[in-house]
Amino acid sequence: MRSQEELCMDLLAFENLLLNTLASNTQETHLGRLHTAAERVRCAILDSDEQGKLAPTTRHLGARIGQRLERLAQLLRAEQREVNMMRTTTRNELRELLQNSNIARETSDNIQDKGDASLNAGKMRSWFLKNLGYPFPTRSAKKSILAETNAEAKDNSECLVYNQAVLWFINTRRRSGWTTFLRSYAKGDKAMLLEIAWALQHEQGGTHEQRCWSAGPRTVDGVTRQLMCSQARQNTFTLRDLFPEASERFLNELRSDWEQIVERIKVGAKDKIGEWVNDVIRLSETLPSSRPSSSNAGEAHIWRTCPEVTSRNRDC
DNA sequence: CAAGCGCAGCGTGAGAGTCC
DNA sequence: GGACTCTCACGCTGCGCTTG
Repeated sequence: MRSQEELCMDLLAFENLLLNTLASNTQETHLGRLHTAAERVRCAILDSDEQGKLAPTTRHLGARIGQRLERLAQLLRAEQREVNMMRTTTRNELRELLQNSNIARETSDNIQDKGDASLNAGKMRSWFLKNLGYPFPTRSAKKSILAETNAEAKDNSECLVYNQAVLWFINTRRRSGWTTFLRSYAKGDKAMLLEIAWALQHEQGGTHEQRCWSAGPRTVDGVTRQLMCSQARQNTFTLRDLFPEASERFLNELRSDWEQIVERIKVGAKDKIGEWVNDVIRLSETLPSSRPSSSNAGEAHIWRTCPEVTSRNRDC
């Protein structure tokens, strides 16, 4: 059990690390270190609180840091909004400038190819999550997704071309961990992975909206039909049916990896900054489970207990 | 001469590696 | 995280050869 002095030092060190990370860069390794530090402080505070040893001074320091970080998060979000507005304005001005220029077409093509990092991937993301067991859209499916995306596009910058959709699906399968999952748990057999997805879907139950993902149809191509015929499985099989010899730990790891894939597809890396800023705010909200004293009434919103988050975090 | 077979060429899509 | 290049696998097509 860490002393109250050590806990206060941990809190300050964490705040310092967060500020240094923001000031330097936000590479994956730094974010990982920040997450680790946040987790360590949170667990130490929770331990201390559960044993009734959390001192008012530590509580007070936590509240102040929470307030500071919340203010910082507000600034960051405002900054992000401003950057987005500037980007839109710049793009529009550039397009206007180039409209009557000889090089207009060539340059705008280039911008389309390289410049816009925020692809309008909502429909593709949605299709991917609805077909997570076999995220290989046919040519016609891709065209259909593109048609839907482009029909709802507010301007040309939100329109997609066919090749972008092809690349997006290739990259998303690889970067979400879907391809790794395919190799690890289905030995590269896509039909097998589809069966795993169906088993997971059956285990979780609920609707697509509740799960945020679906395995997709079981008759997507010849591979799938072949497996269905050979195994003649019913739709109520479980992971245990697919892996009769596997340990519980293996199955739990599989479930956890699958959830990670879903999370990665749901939230792109560009949203990570906002995500972990929210984590930090949530951290300050979940530290002690008891209410603040009346003298700290102004900090009450920082320390309010969120039962769902708190209970989940305590399980760690 | 038609049918069957094997082979090369080509287009397409996916994966891996990489750049920015 | 989008896009590019390279490589590989696969399916389709056309061509030449063999066989009945």
